[in-house]
Amino acid sequence: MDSKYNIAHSSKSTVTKFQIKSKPIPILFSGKNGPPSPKKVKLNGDDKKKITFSSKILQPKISIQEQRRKLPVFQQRNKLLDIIKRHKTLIILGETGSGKTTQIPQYIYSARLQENGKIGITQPRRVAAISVAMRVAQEHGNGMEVGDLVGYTVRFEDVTSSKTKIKYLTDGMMLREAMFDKLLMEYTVIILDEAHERTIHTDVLFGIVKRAQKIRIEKKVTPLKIIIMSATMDVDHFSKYFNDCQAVYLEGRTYPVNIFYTLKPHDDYQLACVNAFFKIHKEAPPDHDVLIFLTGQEEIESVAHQIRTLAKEPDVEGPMVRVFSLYAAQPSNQQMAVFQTTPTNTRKVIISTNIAETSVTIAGIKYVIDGGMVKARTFHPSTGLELLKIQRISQEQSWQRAGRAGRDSEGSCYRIYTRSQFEAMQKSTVPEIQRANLNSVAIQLLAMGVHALTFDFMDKPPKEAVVAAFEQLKMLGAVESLNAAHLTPLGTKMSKFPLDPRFSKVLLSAHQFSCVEESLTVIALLSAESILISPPNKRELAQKVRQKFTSGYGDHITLLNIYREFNSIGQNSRRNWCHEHYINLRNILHAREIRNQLEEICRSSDIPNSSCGSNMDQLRKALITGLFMNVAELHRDRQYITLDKKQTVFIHPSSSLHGQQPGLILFTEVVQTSKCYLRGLTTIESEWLQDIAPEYIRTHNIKCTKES
DNA sequence: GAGCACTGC
Repeated sequence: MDSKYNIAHSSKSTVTKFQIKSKPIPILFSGKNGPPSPKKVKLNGDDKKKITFSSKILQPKISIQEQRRKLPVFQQRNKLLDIIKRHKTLIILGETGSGKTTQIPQYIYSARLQENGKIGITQPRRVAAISVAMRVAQEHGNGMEVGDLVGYTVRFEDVTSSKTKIKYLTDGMMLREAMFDKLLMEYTVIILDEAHERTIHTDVLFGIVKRAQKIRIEKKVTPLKIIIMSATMDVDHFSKYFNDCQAVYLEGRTYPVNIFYTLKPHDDYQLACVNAFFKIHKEAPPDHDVLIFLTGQEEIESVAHQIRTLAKEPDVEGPMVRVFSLYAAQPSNQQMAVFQTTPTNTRKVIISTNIAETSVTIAGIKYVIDGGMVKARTFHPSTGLELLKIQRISQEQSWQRAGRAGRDSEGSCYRIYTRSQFEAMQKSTVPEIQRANLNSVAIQLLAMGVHALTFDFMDKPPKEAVVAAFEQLKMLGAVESLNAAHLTPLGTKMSKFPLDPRFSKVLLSAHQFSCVEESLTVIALLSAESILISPPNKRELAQKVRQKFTSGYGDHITLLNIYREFNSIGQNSRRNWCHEHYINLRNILHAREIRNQLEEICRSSDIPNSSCGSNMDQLRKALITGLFMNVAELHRDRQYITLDKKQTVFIHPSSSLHGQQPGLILFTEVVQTSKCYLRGLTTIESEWLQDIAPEYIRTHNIKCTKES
């Protein structure tokens, strides 16, 4: 589909970084060619809620009810129901493949433990919520449709009805429901599944459901039963938080995975992965597939290129090889390619980011090569700067990766680090709540009447991050003071939007500048993934084709121009138009859905619709109302200084303003790579800034020196 | 004059 975006042809620029040896060099691992015996870890076989595309495994020809009875959890059914009945809060540790996600809600329903309410089961991912709900509806039989007894709710899609008793939903969706009813009275049983993943939403929900349960008891209304489902071994931490509640353990269906460590550390983990692959390639039967974990697109394409090249060398032993890369930014048809069956006598090797750790499950993997690194976003509350850094994975993650080799049968995992390097890794990944920007969490909690500094978190976020969030809310007028216990009327309106509060503020002030239409479009485009496709080898061509949309005012107006044009195109020519202009159709359609949702919220907040037509000054002013703290001033030749934190920054080369030097620019993003770069820019006038944010200009002692 | 792991409302 997006055939222009074919990264495979672009690898020539990245290969030079990494010399190709004519022949793979040997790499030594413990176990087969080293002294210590491999550690065996029991991991499991089957997990219904992940989308598994099976190309090699034949589906067993047994009835759906027989399949249910064969799940490990089935043996424990009555015991489990008894425990659930007796405890208001319970932790269920279930290995993957135990059947907990699909079966336990059904058991609870058949025993009528939910009484007059619903059973709500949260999932961190949309696809999981949808596919489990479909599976459970099917298991329930009698031609049961999703949306009857069993349903799901995710953003843009609510497949439930008044009959729905078992409701799967994303954790973010339940959090949103909690903002409208903090006691979550719709539910009598809430199951927080995959709790070990510790998403920011699940972490907030821990506190929300704990509080709802307590208040419901005090108010003597229908009680709430809480079940935490997790794969973690760290029960004590969870149990202690939930008032020392009971925990039960469910076995999964497991296959052993042999673990090998390297005998010496390998700084060049990419090279070591290539060598480890060829060691396996030489020894293993051709139908044994290999999964390699690396950190990002460029690294993956580089290693893919090397493996393809080396495999063709006449003196390299082993069968034919087909190499696939896998990362989220890929067009979906390329992503689907990893599920293809390979011809006989051809080995499949998939090189992936951590998307293959949890979100995408590929059947038939016998070998995992774990590079031991991950690219992770880190946030600095003091500067507000987010950057992507390559760092070591945690032990938890390394077990998760190893487990991908043992889903269908016994497998092996080659770790590109030594045993002592493994032991030096962090035991678990730092929860997202301790790494993230808390602007949205702070306003959401306040909408439920709780201050983030006093909220009962399982693991508290850093105080500076909370304070930074409140400083921002105060500047935006969402709270009166830093320790406010409630939102201002403006803040309450802001909290209704599923957006960073700065963007909500723009929408709420847009009508003063008669540009609600345009603001909705720009904010929706900023909330979605980028609609611009820039294939590394055709970057200049793409920029040239899109030249006609470029606005001298910058990137936001340029995006608006593209969207306006897209909207005027007939449905049938859309795909072609996107292809010709290097626009990502999937992402622009997603932006349109977001826009519809935001428009609906504006409507319910009594914001009248308005358009500024071609007067872009109106829109530029509206952007300032929410983003006045993101302004930078030209300092000297190409170098800018941010007004807020006085950081030295530059215009990112991908920006439409790159090469120009406007005096004052508003930005939506700072990224640090080789330098600090600003992305998502609009030029503004300094009088506007003084008119729109006088308080900020005064309290931050800002002098706009540059004439505009 | 450069590069962006992954989710979610």
